[in-house]
Amino acid sequence: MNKSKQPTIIDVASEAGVSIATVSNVINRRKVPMAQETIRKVEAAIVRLGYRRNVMATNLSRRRSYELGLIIPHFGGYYGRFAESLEQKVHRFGYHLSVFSAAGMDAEIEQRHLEHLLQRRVDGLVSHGLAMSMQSTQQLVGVGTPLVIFNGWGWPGEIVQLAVNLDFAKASVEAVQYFLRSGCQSVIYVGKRNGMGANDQRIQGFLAGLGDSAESTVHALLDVGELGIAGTLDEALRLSGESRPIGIYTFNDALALEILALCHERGVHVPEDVHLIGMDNELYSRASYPAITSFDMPVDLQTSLVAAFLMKQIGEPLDEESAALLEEHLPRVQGHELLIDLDMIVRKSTMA
Amino acid sequence: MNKSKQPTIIDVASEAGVSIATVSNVINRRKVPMAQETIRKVEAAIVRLGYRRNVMATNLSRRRSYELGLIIPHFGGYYGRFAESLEQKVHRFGYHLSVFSAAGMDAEIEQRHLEHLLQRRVDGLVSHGLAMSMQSTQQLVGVGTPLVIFNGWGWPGEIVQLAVNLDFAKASVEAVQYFLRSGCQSVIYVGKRNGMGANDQRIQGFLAGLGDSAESTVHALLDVGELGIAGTLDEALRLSGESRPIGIYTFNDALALEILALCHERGVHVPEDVHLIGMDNELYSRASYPAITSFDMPVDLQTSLVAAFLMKQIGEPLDEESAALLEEHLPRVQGHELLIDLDMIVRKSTMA
DNA sequence: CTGTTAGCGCTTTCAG
DNA sequence: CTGAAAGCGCTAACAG
Repeated sequence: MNKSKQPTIIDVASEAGVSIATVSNVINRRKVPMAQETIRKVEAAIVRLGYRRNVMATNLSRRRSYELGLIIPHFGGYYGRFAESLEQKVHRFGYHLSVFSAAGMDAEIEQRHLEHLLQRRVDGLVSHGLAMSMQSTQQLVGVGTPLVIFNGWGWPGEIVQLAVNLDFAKASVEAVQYFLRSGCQSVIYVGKRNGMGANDQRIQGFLAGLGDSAESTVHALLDVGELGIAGTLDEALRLSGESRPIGIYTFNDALALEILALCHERGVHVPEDVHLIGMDNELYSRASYPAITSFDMPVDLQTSLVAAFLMKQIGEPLDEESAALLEEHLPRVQGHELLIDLDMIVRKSTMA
Repeated sequence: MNKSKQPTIIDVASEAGVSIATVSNVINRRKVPMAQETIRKVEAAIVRLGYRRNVMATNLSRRRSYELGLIIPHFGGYYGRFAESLEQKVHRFGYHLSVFSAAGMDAEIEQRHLEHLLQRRVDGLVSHGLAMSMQSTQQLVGVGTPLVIFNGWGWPGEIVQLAVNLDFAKASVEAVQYFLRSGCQSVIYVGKRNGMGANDQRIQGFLAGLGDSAESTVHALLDVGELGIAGTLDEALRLSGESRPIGIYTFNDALALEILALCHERGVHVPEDVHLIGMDNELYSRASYPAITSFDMPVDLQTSLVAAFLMKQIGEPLDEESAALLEEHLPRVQGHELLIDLDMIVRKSTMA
């Protein structure tokens, strides 16, 4: 309530019988030499009063917030794991991470969060490939605050310092070829428009993976947004006719799981009739029945790279590990984008 | 980088040829009457310079941050949904919500976040029933910032203004009695220590639900933390002997799903041999095979209550809806705790 | 309607 | 080793 009751550095100073500068010094453990006795007195006063430093004042004065912002579409699954991991990483550098969710790719909310973070003068920003237009983003960010994107394609270097992307295209090639090798007579990609390019990457890989087999193999790109989940499966079955097995590759595990549930319902057997591959390696791809083949997301590597890069941009000294990591990966950057491989985890859903 | 390059209110003032007070006035759309011309000039200057208000300075001066803090154990599942929902609710009141994850009930990290939020002088705090000791929390919070807890039991009113809890005990009674009514010869609770009391609530309800049947029915309280997931199922089967079906009630859907996967692996049939009930109503309880009976969490109601109550504490005027909600529920508060019912969603896993 | 001014709480030279 | 004083960017009386 009455915030004004919170003790300030001035109260501490007078309580300890020293000047405010001294109090500030002991709080910040500066290199300034101080008498043990002074330190003791000040610290005692701090506890006695229950003093708690006001970060807003500190930041204003320092012109630095030691705070980073993260914007994700939602807290679940991969994004949640990403946030949690990144939070820990930046903590090692003494930074805090404020996480905001854009309520599922809602451009307006995303804008609002971005603007807020900027007004708060965060030292750096991390965001998934944003839903909003690049133009408005550019306007927002301007110069100043470093921004790094994860899983976003085609962002100009003037606005995004780096994009740390998972190689969905490559993974998709692998998925399709796995289907082909296991004798699938027909392969279907079940996608989901999300404006981030992640879907496009998968489609691109899917088609590339098909290669020469494209002509001899029934294949299709379906969109759950249009057809609904049941409609999608129906369409896949219809397109495939008598061809068996059908390889169905989905945007993510959640979709794969729903398809699987529907297969059970319709008496379609997995993997006899349908081979299924998802993406994300969620708990439920491992624990479903049958277990679903999926791709594991190297979240840890991704956040390590994001954190290290951002710290470097901000001018924070890097520890050996981070420096080595950057040294290893940065040379591979192409057009401000870095690609990280995914590992396919083969499970029952693709074992004939 | 060079934060000092960001334009300030002073730059805007001189650019527009007015005083800084005037600029401040137009920015804050105060009730102060102003000439249209002045407003226009200032706004033009703002865009021209790309001015963005410094929230830290604003807050410092206002002695108010219009910011709320939320601490959750992690971003996944229920907690993630809670965060997202609360974020939207408080937004309607003009507040921002900064979300921090305590890396799975880690008391130390939780403390750090709490302290940080307090240093940032947030106007209010919401947290799940905290893992840390009540004592240290008390010390942390002291007076001043209102704190509301969700799913936390036994917190003293001096430190927590309100606890908005889901009635896990009641739900557990329902689960057990459902088992009993469907002819389960043996009922097992599979719990998970989490220090929040949520497990205790379930245990309490489980035992209460058993009632007189306790003597005639094989029953047990197992803990995955001790036995591991496989060990837990083995133990449940061992304890039950030939009794069929066995009712297994788990702490949450994730656990239920893992048990289910294990049952498939061992040729234990659900629901013929084992009836399964989870908690959370996650996607994968609905889409698993067979689908798992679960309890839906009324996240929306919970966050509405949290938001409304907090706003009231802060002294923000309530809209009709919020006021009505509070009026309806507050009378039911007992010892600073409010209980919200859960809905059981019956699915195949409990249909013989 | 607009401008002056005194803070908000803390950091940081720079003297002493 | 300690203290005085000048900001950091903005708000909020209070005059004019």
